[in-house]
Amino acid sequence: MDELRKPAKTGNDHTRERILDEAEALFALKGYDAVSVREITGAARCNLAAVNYHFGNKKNLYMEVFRSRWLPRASRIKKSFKDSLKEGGPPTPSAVVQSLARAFLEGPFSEEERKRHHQLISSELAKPTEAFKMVADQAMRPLFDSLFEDLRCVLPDDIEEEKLILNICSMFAMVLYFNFARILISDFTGCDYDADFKGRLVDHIVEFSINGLGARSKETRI
Amino acid sequence: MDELRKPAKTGNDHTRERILDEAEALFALKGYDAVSVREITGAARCNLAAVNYHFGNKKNLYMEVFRSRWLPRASRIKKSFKDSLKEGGPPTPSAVVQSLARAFLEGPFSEEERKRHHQLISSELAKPTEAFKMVADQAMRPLFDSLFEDLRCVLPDDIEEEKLILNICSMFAMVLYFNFARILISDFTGCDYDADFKGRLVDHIVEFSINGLGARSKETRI
DNA sequence: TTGACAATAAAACAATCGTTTTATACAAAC
DNA sequence: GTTTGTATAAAACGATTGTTTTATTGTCAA
Repeated sequence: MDELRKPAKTGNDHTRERILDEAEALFALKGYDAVSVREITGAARCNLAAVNYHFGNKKNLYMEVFRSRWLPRASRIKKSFKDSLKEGGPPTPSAVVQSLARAFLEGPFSEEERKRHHQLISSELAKPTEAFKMVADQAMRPLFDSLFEDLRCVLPDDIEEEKLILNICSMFAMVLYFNFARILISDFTGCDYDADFKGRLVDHIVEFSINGLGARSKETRI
Repeated sequence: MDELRKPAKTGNDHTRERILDEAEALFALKGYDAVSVREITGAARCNLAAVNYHFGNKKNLYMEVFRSRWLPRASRIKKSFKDSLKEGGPPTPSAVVQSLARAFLEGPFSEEERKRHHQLISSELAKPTEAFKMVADQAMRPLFDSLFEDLRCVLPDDIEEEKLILNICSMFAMVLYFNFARILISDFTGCDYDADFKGRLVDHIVEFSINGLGARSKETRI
């Protein structure tokens, strides 16, 4: 009763996909508890029982949203980061930071998709469920490790490990904060969250982080 | 029906206070929707109807938690920041940042109280309700303005306003992130969140921010 | 002592929740 | 052509939700 009714999908799964789409949008907008199964199936224009038929129960549907929607998007962010790092020639600290900031703030998503993505994860950060462990293990930790290696290569060799780790955490802090605390940012700066402003945000994150890393003078290394 | 039944409290209000205490703990722990009125009144050892009698309805109780518990605590944080800034002699950029970081990470609270405080606000950041506007207007904005003035005084005069604003936002990002993303921080660093580690976090925030502010060479100013 | 009112308590209310049951349409397999 | 199994649908179930109603205390003023 806890596992899915079906081992794998065979034919028609428009309904299943529509449910996942609408569920993600509603979960991101209102949170898990505030969304009812009836609301989801209503938005997906299918029967109430479809959620239990395709996913077993509501919680499984929530997990499946992260598994089949959020994680792939996190992979696309990481790929965007890696790609823009590779095509930028020999890597420098600021190239690493800029690639990261752009992947998160200007990555390959529509604004609505990015908002969804960050609202889902900020809810999990605020009040972790079972989905958090999955996301931390399969997306956050690998990205962190990758970033750790990328930066270790382009920073002075004698940098302490904990120091580098905390530096990366601080970069994450900014990237995430500038994404999900948009209301405050807009209030403090008086700016709309448009493409131009996001560009300036990226520039700021890069400059602030590079100074924070104490890597200004190493910029031309390698 | 939307306003409180009672204009002001007169005599016995142990029940009212107990409800506020338990409600805050439960809201912080599980979120607004996941906590039932019965759960709150059960923890407060009072009758179910007491919530509606004292606060009108559940949402009013939630708002009152922020009004009578969260906001005063935010004031204490700000006061702690201001005090430690004043007693530290002539202010420098790093003194400002250190006072801020310590007020948030090591302020005048028990660990449980600090956790409560940040869990409540991170829920509001992730999914703002009516409480957010109140908190933003009465606590966040004043603290931001205060920080803005404090830093403007000790930083070079020619610093652009938007640049200073974004710098402050980045400091907020770190302070908040290091508080409510403790799970990730502990995972990445492998450290327990004890007093010693928090001390190192403060040091890191100060160093990273001071470099980020580009204010290392102005440290002895005034 | 009596009346008024604040505070608590018990019980019921109406609504909504997630889930289950049962039934029906439709496709492919034998 | 019958059977099998997937997918959708309608309806009901049991539980829990926030709220209201009604009754019962205790206290202070008249």
